[in-house]
Amino acid sequence: MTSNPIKNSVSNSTNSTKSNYHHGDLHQQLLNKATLMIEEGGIEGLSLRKLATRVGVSRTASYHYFKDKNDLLCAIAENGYKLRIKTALMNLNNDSLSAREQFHFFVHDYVRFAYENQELYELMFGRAIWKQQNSTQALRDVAYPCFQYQLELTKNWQQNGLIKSDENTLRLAQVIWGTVHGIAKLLIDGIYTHTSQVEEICDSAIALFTNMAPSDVVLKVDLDS
Amino acid sequence: MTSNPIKNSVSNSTNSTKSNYHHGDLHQQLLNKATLMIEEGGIEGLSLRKLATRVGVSRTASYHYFKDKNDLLCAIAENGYKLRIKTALMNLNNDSLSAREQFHFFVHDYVRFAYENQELYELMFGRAIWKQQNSTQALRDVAYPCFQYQLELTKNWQQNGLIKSDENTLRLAQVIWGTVHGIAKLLIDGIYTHTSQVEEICDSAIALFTNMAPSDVVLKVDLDS
DNA sequence: TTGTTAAACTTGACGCTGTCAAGTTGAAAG
DNA sequence: CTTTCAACTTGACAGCGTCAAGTTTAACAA
Repeated sequence: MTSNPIKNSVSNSTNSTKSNYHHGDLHQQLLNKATLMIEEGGIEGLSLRKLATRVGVSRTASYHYFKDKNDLLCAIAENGYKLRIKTALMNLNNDSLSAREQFHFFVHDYVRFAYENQELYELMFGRAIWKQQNSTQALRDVAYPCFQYQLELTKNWQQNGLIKSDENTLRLAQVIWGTVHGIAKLLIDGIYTHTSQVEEICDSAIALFTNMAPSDVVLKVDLDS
Repeated sequence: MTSNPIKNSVSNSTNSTKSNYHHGDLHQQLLNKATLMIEEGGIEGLSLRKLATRVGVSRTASYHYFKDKNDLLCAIAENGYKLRIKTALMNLNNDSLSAREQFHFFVHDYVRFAYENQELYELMFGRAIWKQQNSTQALRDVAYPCFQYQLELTKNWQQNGLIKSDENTLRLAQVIWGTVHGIAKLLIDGIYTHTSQVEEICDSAIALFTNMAPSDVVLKVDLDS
């Protein structure tokens, strides 16, 4: 035996001998595979049975780590919020950015995050979790600071004279969130007819909110990473 | 036999004698009952089997009028668009309205329609139908004019100097739609934490787009019907 | 009046789903 | 070496959408 005994016991789901008792990182494996499956086949396409088969365990194995399907979805969304906050802080908490640049980044970055993680975004901000009080406490603890952060940003944009300062900050933040959320949803749900022009739509939104001439809006910053 | 023979054959789903062959308006009955069930228990809560039971027919009876579940959902959404256009035209195509009043009405009316027909709205503008090219031709024929109408309104608001006229009309219309859609979705999906202040959020959106002082925004028009 | 036809509706069956209860496995602790 | 208990499996159930094949019945033709 040269290989790690734990890893060895985990591997080989096609093994015909019945040594499939994991005793390993099944929790994490389920989460990872489920996140992957969701991005591939949508939230509706994820079934606990298919997930179990793909991870190489029996159909009800996941019930030892997640109370039910909703609990698993909440855990996936939770990771999504952590990812979102991490990337947002990385892109926006840069002192060399002007308020204008920061706002521009925020809008484009928000919509891009949603587009690049369509099913994850739907899970994070969609009806499946929030509509009928389905969210777990752990999820709420990660999700709320995410909006609080957006509120902070809005306050900053107001203080820098970028957007109307004679308007309630909370309301403004809600409107701005509504706008980027709405654009993202119309985009990823396939309702906008010309999806290639989303960047332009974002720029128009920025122009409307900041009351700048259209020519001022497009920055010379390369957004491609 | 005093009653209408057709109506008679339709009625009495609890009848123990096996005279449940409808030969009536089952198509319309299915549509009506399904629309009702969706608004009660959500899109996910609607099953063809429960629908059939409630209408008083066998589980597969609906397949004679709708190709599959998706086809039924499209038909319901189609009716939703017709309702939306009817109410929008009724409320907004009033010559006595100023551009400002019309814009104010549009925003509040849009969000209210979504709120009062939550599940129908989700069906009309949600992923279930649009995401994977699931829409029927009949649905598309009703849905597209709905956005065209919003484009016309936007052009009008621009011409009346209410919103920026140096911006591409199509882009502006897409942004405005995105905003009201986003506000509506965050509201009905239960993501906004204080749902009672949606009217204020709408007013803030109006203020942002029209560049008016907040005090100018709230009109003295009673929106309650 | 009787026979035919075709549309309207039903029954049976299949594979899929989430989930509960009860049984099995196997590593680790005594 | 035995006990214990978490980890995992198997069996079962009700529900779902949908297809194929069968039954009912209104309407029309002879």
